[in-house]
Amino acid sequence: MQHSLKNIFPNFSHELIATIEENGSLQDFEAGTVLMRTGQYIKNTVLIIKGKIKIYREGEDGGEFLMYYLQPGQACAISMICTAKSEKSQIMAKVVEEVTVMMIPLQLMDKWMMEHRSWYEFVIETYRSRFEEVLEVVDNIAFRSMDERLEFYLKRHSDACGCSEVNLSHQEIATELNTSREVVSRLLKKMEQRGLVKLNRNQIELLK
Amino acid sequence: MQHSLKNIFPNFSHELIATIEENGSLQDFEAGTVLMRTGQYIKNTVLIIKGKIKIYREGEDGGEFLMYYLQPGQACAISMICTAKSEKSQIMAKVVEEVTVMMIPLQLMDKWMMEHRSWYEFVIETYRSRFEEVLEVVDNIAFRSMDERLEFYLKRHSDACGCSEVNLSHQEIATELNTSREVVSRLLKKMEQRGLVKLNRNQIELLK
DNA sequence: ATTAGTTTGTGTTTTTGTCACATTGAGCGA
DNA sequence: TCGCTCAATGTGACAAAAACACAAACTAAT
Repeated sequence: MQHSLKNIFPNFSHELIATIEENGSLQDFEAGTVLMRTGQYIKNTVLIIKGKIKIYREGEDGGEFLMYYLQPGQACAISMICTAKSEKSQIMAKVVEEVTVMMIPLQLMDKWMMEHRSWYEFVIETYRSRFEEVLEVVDNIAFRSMDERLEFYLKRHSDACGCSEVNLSHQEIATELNTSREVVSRLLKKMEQRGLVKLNRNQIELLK
Repeated sequence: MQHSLKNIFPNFSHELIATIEENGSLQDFEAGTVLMRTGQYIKNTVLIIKGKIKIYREGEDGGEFLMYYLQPGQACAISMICTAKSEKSQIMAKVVEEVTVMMIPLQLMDKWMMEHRSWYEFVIETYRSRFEEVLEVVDNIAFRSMDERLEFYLKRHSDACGCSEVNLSHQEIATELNTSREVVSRLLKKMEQRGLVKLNRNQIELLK
């Protein structure tokens, strides 16, 4: 196996890993693919093996509000939460960097909870960490102003991609923060004046 | 037992209910009590037997942003999520209407997951429904303007208390929406002009 | 080089929030 | 009951933030 599951999910037991390899199916998706749409029925739990995914909440007016990133070793909490019932997805998932994911049929996800302690712990920890992340999102929009949120957004982006260049247009950033492009442009300009960033076309360099 | 657990939690098995009655401890709290503070360590899972609780996210500047209500038959997801690790609470819980709660030591919560199918299903369903509720909160603050949020707030209040009078000051409402009192006053006045509410002192009557 | 399309900039208007202060009404003691 | 105090609400002026409309700059393709 190309990507060792044991390395990516170090807490999984050997039996669990064997079971996953036996029952799950590896799939690749290229950047830009929408893995899951709002309202779609979920039939698989998704484990991230390689690459990056962004999770969005969609507004009625077509807004795409960025909630958080999913990275290797993590799983989509929504796809776990909508268990046996096969509920509709409440979110939209988009690939930002070519991913390899492990698809696990939902009924197995439920079965393993009883059979594999390490799976149980992983699921609970996934719930916990995603819930916390969403609470942080609430904090940001409830208590912080746009300039703080923009800084946080850029920081998170560079943390996720591991680089200091953001290759997005102001419009794309505005959409993910659910504000207007002009606001983003102006705030970025202010940040440039404060020496926090350097603005190029289609690219923002983070200086700190 | 005064409040039959079987009535309040109809999906619990008889063995589970017996175990809860044996190991849990019933406690009463009067309106206004803060059951859990942000940053506090959690040692119990809380099941609501009677009354109502509001769950808040606290801002650094002392803001108290209302997330959702907990009612009989529900449980605090945060208190479940912070399992064995005994994590710190990310939220603040305040009693709005005299409550009776069942306190369950965290280690039991974890143990029962394996032993009682109906407990497992309840926990998963609690995660799911609370997660969904938080996502709706994100929707509200990310996509909606203050007037829509205020209407939603009032509707939710009347749903929760089962009446059409809101006995709160404008200031209290403003705090829970993290805005200023003047804004709430003005928006309420507009709603009154539109015939949606009738404003009295310390009371708002919902007309629709 | 011309043109179409995207990205960024800028002035104006609208909305939202802040501040300072006025008004109202309830409760309470003299 | 009168008058006092205090919390609740109203209001206008102002500041900040965001939305809107349009202009300018740049890119890429023909």
